[in-house]
Parts: sequence; structure tokens; C-alpha cells
Amino acid sequence: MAGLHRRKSRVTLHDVAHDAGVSIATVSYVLNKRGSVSEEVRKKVRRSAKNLGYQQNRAARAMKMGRSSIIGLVIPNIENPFFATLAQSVLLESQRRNYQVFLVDTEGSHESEEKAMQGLVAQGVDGIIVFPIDDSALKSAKSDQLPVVVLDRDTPNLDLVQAEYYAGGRKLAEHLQALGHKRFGMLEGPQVVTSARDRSRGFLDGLSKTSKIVWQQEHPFSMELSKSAEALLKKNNVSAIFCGNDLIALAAIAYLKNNDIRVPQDVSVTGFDDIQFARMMSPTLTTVHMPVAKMGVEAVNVLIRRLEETEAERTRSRIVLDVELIVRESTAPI
Amino acid sequence: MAGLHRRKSRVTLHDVAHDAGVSIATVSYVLNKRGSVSEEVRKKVRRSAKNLGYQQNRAARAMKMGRSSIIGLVIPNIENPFFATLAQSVLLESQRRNYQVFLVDTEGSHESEEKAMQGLVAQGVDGIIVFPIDDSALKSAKSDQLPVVVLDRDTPNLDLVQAEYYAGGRKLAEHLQALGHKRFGMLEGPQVVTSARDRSRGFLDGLSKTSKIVWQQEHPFSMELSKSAEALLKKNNVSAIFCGNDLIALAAIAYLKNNDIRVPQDVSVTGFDDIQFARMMSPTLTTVHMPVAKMGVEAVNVLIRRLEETEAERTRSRIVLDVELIVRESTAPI
DNA sequence: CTGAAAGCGCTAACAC
DNA sequence: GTGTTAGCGCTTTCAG
Repeated sequence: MAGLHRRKSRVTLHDVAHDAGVSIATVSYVLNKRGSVSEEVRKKVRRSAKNLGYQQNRAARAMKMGRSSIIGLVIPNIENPFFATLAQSVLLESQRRNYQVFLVDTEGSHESEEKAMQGLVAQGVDGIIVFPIDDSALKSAKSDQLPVVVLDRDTPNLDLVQAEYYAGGRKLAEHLQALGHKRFGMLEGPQVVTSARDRSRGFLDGLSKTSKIVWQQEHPFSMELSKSAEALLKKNNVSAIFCGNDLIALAAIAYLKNNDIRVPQDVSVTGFDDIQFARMMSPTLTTVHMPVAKMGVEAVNVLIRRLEETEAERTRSRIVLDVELIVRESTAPI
Repeated sequence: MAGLHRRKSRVTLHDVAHDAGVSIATVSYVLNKRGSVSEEVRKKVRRSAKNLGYQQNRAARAMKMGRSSIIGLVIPNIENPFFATLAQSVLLESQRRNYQVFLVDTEGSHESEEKAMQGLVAQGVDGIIVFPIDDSALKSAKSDQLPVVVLDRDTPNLDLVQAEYYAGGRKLAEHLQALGHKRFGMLEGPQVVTSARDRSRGFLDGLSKTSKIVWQQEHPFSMELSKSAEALLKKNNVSAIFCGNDLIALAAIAYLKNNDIRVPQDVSVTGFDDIQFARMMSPTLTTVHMPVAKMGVEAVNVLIRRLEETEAERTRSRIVLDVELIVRESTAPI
């Protein structure tokens, strides 16, 4: 049991062939359900394989076939529940379809994103699904080298899966105005990111002329509230606050409460994404539900379709999923 | 740009060798900093490699070397922030040390855990880090086939990294009693899991004879509160509630508040793990801080050490990390 | 219906 | 110092 740990020379096709008294080619045929092998030999081979505990050497197979059945998934930060859910759905769908996935967390750094893409190509992945930090070029995404599916950020020439951010922003504006709100604060996501920009645009476009943006500030998609954001919140001079995502909203609400500004009595707050926790916090969060899980599944579908397509069918896919306004407790009539 | 997507036959050693006018062996030597090659040739080779955009074919290398520089990470549920943080630390540490990682999410199913381990071995990973669903055997963990590091659940013969659960439980008991609490409810984690059992044991052992457990119930490590748990909470007949982890605590608090039972005025609640959100909710959560990130790093260290060790040094490592009581708002004097 | 054999791209003896 | 070469384990064409 406590034997040595170097990869023990595993059972190979050769061993199985020898054991079954056939050639390695035959074994390969049987195991891959290819070619025509008599039922009799078939059984014999299978038995030998099982007895010896044969396991295909994927590296060898990958090398021979030029395909590894591995896909790479690159995301900015797995600690963000949004990405956790996304990763989970990509993982499960991939497993279901017999692909393994290399997960790379870039920690929001362009440099590691760059390196990750390179690294994955070197590793011989068949394709990559990437949720980029922001819209900046995505230089390594040489889609001519291998298929790349981009999540969220629209990138020329690459397959895309995203959600209706603009519509989501509008819905929030309409909802808040229906409650009578007229003076707004905005803690937007980084505007260098399309999806954040679209949310803001949708929100702003949804505002009527009687509504007013009292203050507006960019904020990282994170729970660490910036000093300037705190200063703005403290002013307590708006009746509703639009936040770029749920994490920002979460942080804002916590801060407001600590400063004796009640949510939603004194100020309404909205999020975006609808992470798991949005409905567990208090007050529960009014937000826009993102079809994260579906995004993951679609991304895998698009990628695998691309991997298995013939050249003729090449046409960029662009999948845009619906979002939904989820009204909870953090917003109330003025 | 819109070229075909089959893996374009990549630049190989041979191409570089040809371009540089040397043999492939020389190129290999240069690129792997092995053997002795004159500085002149060295430069020439590097230039050619760069020009042609050479990228090592890892599959071929893996096959030749019998080592893939890939490690497998198996966890029950990446959506649980605890595991997200863990995964992140494993990912980063692995990347830092030039290993890629296959992440597998077993969704809490023994069957997929089993399959995952098998699959990873087949894929040719060098080693596996696994956070098992529970203590049941972990049958596929043939540590004689490749190194396996187990997180959290103590498993015979396998390297282990875990935390001081027992001590954590005790600290909670002491803290609550110091606040004057005497009547307790327990929403423990699944007792089939050692780590959950240890938390409970620690808590119970930390109680003095004047303290009383009014009710005690097992609960999955999740935010979906069970009906029976709700019934218990509703009774409102205890002054403090021990929860198996933060998620349970989160759900319990939300439920209590919905039923007009105030936390901590009417009842104190404690969690375990100290996930990111524990300090963002309201009330902020008193809990036991788990050194998750450190666990991940240690696991990678142990695994890689094992991968690179010579047989002689084999000795099972068992790393137990300290935990820390974090007092926040969800607990108060009676 | 089955087998022999040619590589996939790479590393590392071993020659020169 | 540098090149030749033998495989790693597998798939697949081509003979038989």
C-alpha cells in the first residue's frame, strides 16, 4: 500500500493484447468501438482489459489524434459567486460531454490572462472559454489557432455568449421610477467593461427627464468599498442607488446600515447578477437575474460544436440570453 | 482570420531545428536548459523558436516523460464560497509552480467522486487533491497508483491537510457560555463527516454541566433550510444556536428574522468557516475562521513534494492548521 | 476479420 | 558540443 509513488508503468494496449492473445490494433478497435471485430474476440478483449485494469493513456491518444478533449476555462476570480456558478455549469456540462477542463483564475490581472491563454494553448487544449477581465484586445485569442468562446465581453471574430445587460439596466430604472424615485446615485462597474457600460447605459436610458443622477462613480466589481464610494453613500442625498453588481450592492448596504441609513426606508438599493446570497441577506436584494448557469452551458455547446464542425459551417455565433428583474426588499416606494 | 479551426499543425522541434540549422536534440537541449550547448548555437535556436512561435507540445512531453505536470482537484461544490476560496488558492499555488489543474465538481455525489478520481488517473494527472464528500472509504484513492492529498477528512495512508475543528468547536462553546448562554440548539453538519463531527464534539465538550442542549439536528452544509430545522428554529426556546457552518447560520438567521426573532437580541447564532460573506451580512456573523487559503497552498506543497521525492523519504504527512474564533455581531450577552 | 507497422512530438542515452 | 536514434502508448492505413 505504501508503495512508491512514481507513476507506476501502467497497463498498456500491448499488455492487454498479449493477455487476450490478439494484436494491439484489435484491442484498440474494440475499445474504441471501431472497425469490425468478431463478437467473440470482442468479449475476450474486454475481459482482459478489465482484469488488468487497463486505462487509456490520454496523453498518447491526444498526441496521436491531435485532440485532447480538454478545454480551458479562464475567469477573473472564482471567489466571486457569479463566477463560481459559471464555472460550475461549465464544469458539469463539460464532464457530461466527456471533456476535462483546466481552470485558470487570473485574479483580474491582464498579465496572467495573457499567460493563461498561452499556457492553455501549449497544454494542448482543444478550445478555450474565457470571461475576460475587460474589453482590452484579448490579444492572445488567436482564434485562428484554436476555437475561443468569449463570455460577456464582445470581441471581434470570436464566438460570444452574453446576457441582455442593457435591458436589465432599463428594467431597474423603470422599477425604481415606478416606486417614485427621482434622485439617484450610481456605483457603476468598471466602464472599461462592456457589460458594465451596458448596464449603466440601460439604466440611464430608462430614466425620464424628471429623474436626476445626483452622483455617479465607477467601482470595482468587489465587496471592498472604496473610500470615495463611502463618502458618497454617507451624504445620504439620494433616494435610490444603482449598483453595478450584487457585490457592490452588498457592500453598500452594509455600509449604509452601519451609518444608520436604513435600506429601503431611507434609500433603495439595487444590484445586478442575482448571486445566491442576494436572497439571503437582509434586506433581500432587488436585482437583475443573470442566467449564469445557462451561459456556461451555452458556452460549452458553442465550443464543442465548433470543435466538431467542418470548415464549411463556420459562422460566428452570438448568443444573447434574457435577464429578469427580481424585486425583493431592498427597494421600496419613496 | 476566419480560418479553419482544427488544430493547425503547430511548429515542432523539427521545424525549429531546421530553421536554426541544427538537430532537434540540440533544440531540445537549449529549450530545456540541459546538456551543454555553445552560447552561439543557443542564441540561434532561441531566435528561431521565437520567430516561428514554437510552443512545446505538452502531450508529447508528458508521454515521453511519464509526467504531465497536471494535478487534479476534486471538490464537492464550487458554489460553496468555502470551496471557491480553497480552489482559488490551489489554483494560484499550482500555477505559480507550473502545474495546471483539472477541476472537478462532484456535486456532492459519491458516484461522480468515484468517477472523477478514475477519470483523473486516466487523464494522466501526476497527483490528486481531493476534498471528499464524506468519510466513506474513498475507494478509488489508490495511493499506490499516484499521490493523493486529502483535505479535511482523515483517510488512512493518505497525506492529509485539515484544521483544528475540535478546538474551534470548543472556542464557540466557551464564547457563548462567557456571554451567559445556557440553553443551546444545534444545527450540526452531516455527522458522517469527520470535520462536522469534530466541530460538534468540540462544542459539546466545551459545555459545562449547567449548560443544556435543548435540541440538536443534522443539516446539510447548505443554505437551503430543511423543514424540520425551520420548525426547531420557530420554537424560539434556546438562547444560542450552534450551526455546522456559515451557510447554515446564514439561512438560520434569515429565517429567524423573517419570523420576528431578533439576532442577537433574542437568540445568538454562530457559524463555522468564516466565508467572505460572514462579515458582510447583518448582523455580521460570529464564526470560526478556517485557514482555507492556507489549506490549499499546503495541499499543493505536500503533493508536489511527494511528486518530487525519492522513495526513501516516504512518510505520510498530516498537517493540521489552527483556527481562530471571530466574534462579531450575531452573538450577544443573554 | 485481424495484424504489422508507420508515425504523432518529444527526451535522453549514446555516438561521434 | 552536437547529432542519431530509440522509444513513450496510441490510432489507423494497408495487407493479408
